[in-house]
Amino acid sequence: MTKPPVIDHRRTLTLRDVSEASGVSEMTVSRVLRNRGDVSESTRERVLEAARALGYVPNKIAGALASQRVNLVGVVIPSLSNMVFPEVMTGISETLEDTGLQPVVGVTHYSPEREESVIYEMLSWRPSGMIVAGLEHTEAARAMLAQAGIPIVEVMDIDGVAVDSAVGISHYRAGRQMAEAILDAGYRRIAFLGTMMPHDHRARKRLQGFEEVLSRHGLSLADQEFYSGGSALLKGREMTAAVLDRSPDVDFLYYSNDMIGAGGLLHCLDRGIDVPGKVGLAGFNGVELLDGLPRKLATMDACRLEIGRRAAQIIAAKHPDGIIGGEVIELFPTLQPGDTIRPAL
Amino acid sequence: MTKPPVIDHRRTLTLRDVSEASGVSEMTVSRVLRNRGDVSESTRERVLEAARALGYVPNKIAGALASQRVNLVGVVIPSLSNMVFPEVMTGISETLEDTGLQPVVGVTHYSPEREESVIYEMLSWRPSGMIVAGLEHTEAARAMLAQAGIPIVEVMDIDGVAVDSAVGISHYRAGRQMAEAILDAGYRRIAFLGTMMPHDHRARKRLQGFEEVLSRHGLSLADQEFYSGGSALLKGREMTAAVLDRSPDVDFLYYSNDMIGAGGLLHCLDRGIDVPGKVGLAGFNGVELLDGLPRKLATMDACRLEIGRRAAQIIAAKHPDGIIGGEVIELFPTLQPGDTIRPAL
DNA sequence: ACAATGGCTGTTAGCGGTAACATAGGTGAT
DNA sequence: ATCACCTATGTTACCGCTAACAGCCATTGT
Repeated sequence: MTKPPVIDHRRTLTLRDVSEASGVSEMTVSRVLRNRGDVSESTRERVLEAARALGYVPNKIAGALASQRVNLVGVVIPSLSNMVFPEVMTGISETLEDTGLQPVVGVTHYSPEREESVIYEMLSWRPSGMIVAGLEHTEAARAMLAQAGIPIVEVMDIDGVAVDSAVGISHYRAGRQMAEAILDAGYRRIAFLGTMMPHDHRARKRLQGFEEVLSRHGLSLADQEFYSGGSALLKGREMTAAVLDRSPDVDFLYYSNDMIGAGGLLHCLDRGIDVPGKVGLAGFNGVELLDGLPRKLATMDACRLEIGRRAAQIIAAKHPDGIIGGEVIELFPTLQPGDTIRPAL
Repeated sequence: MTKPPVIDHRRTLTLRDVSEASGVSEMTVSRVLRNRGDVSESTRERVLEAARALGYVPNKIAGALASQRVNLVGVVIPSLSNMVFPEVMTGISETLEDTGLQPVVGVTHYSPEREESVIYEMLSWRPSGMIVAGLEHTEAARAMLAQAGIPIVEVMDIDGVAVDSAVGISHYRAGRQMAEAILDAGYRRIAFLGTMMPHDHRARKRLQGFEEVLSRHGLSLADQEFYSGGSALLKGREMTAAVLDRSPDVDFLYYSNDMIGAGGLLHCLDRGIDVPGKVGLAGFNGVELLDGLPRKLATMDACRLEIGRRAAQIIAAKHPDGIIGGEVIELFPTLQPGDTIRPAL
């Protein structure tokens, strides 16, 4: 039969090893392993057999350098800990699966400096495209992305100027929409509870749109409370308790995300508060995770899966040749009134 | 002053461009950019200035090929959607941050074939190390890992044979421990509710240990229920409803993870069932996310953060030279009785 | 019979960096 | 002044693979 596998732990195998083991040139081996070009069936089998027996794994570094092609797509996101970015990732992976492209994730922890360095690091691997969360970056990061000569898609948000393409929703508009729904339902003393992170631009834009609608109706926030870190569900409880103690007359609690909103909801139910009669609640994101709570929290779907898909499609489509003009795709979230906001008057 | 930045979108910059712009050899530029070797202060500044002005981003592909060094660590995990692996990732990133190494994530969706291909793909980038969840892999995957000549750490689980190093807990033992606690508390008619995934080996091992203790006490599971997909909280509710309807006399519900356990807890509270008096509940994982529920679910911390940290440390430590013998690190989860299991008799 | 064609395989020249070694000046000791 | 020696820089030879092109042989058409 064939020779037993050569297990040499000192040196890693190269095309040459396979080529020697199968008696053809390195080029032919390369062709077989990539399914590129014509190779006779007998040679192909001999080569594959040798490669398998040796346990050969091609060196993509060398391949990429020689071919000037890298099947990687950089994905830069602020966090994996909340439920929102993993779902975007799912959309991306799903779509990229059929294209031979592979996502590589980098996490910034909402720090612009860290984002800049993650982007630099990724670009130095010469990926085929980059997907970056948000439109706000350091000047250097924007410059790098703009010069990279590859398709760039900024995701989640479209309120701002994109380097190249963008896919997302208008958080500003989402905030307005929610405010209008709340006012329509007759609530008037509205509090905001949210994250303190100074770099969560999307939460900021939602709040901005929200307050604008209030002020157009001659209103302003009755109270606000911020947090950072910790278990969001628990923080939601604590913040809600604080607000309700401090401002017993508020009739609506607007949360910057569903997790703290859920915490707030649980707190209200514990206290026996009439929801949505006496107090209404709303969050943001539409996290499926929370289906199963005693009551369904009003929220707005952020189109996360769809955003991931569309972003990946743009990268995959531009993949072959050069620079096509950047496109901006706006998606429209739908308001899910759930059980925590009473019907409009 | 210096020339204005050359913004050429057709070609990407190389060391040569920087070298020409600053009037020194490519080698010197390389030295400056890597802070390697002696370079005079004046040259260093001139080079850095030129690199910045041009917007040069080094090509790590070429660098890695030439130096035979890649600062990447492959991390292969089944999923990002539940709360467990993101936390392992956090531990890994945190620890790797100080080492110049960078994690690259690949997701397998609990499919052995997908895992094999993700591992192959990653090895072809010649990373400095690999961290892989679980001890069960296809034969080909094990062979590839074993031959790669880099440190391999299998994480989460230690009940089995490791390719090289391993860091984790004994899920088998965790299952036994939970069973003993439940029996000690006097519960006797115990049901199991869990995932159906045939490839969640850790859940399987926990159940196995659990059942073993039951049978040693002359007992067996009073009922069981499985699910797959969907919102875990909601599934937990539904499964719990199903089990309680079908087997009204069960006095304990053992869940394979905290999310479905939380769903079950909410269901029981809704129904006004006396927890933990009439029915006790327990989950697994110790997800902080759920702090804030009306009652604290009994659970066992899976040491996720610590697992990530230790795994990364092993990779970082072996990084410099050759193969040190594989080590197996067992961590010991602590039982958190919470409020859903009554005190021992 | 001979050019044209097409299938299969080999050869050559890089891709963009870096390791290792070579070299040009300066410096201080003898 | 001579030499050893150090610092700052340049030269050369790859790293492992692939694009592009060059050959060779058998087949086909005329």
